[in-house]
Amino acid sequence: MNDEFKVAVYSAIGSVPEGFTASYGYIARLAGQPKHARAVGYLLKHLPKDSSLPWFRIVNSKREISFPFGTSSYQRQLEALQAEGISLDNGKIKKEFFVG
DNA sequence: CACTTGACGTGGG
DNA sequence: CCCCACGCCAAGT
Repeated sequence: MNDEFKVAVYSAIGSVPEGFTASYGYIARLAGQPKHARAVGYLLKHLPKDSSLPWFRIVNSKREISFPFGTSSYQRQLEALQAEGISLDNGKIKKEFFVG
């Protein structure tokens, strides 16, 4: 993967408005690489510790947090989302908070 | 090289 | 809605 793509992905993630979520695939599409949803996941996983990107606003296409339920990672993301008013319904982001 | 892994997505049944 | 096979692709081993 090239820097061009990384930058586009970071930019796309930064463009997701507060109070909303977007899918990995949607970010990949915005970055001009529709088939790179997984690469988006890779980049998020390896985000620099100091990054201020809203990583928690990215969920999978089923509108679920992409961490196994019950893990601390899952919990961290859930809390970050709820902190800005995004609520889930049976593990799924309510559609009114989801774009893409 | 050739496998394997993983914060993914989609179409079909 | 659930489950599954398959497609995809960067990194790691």
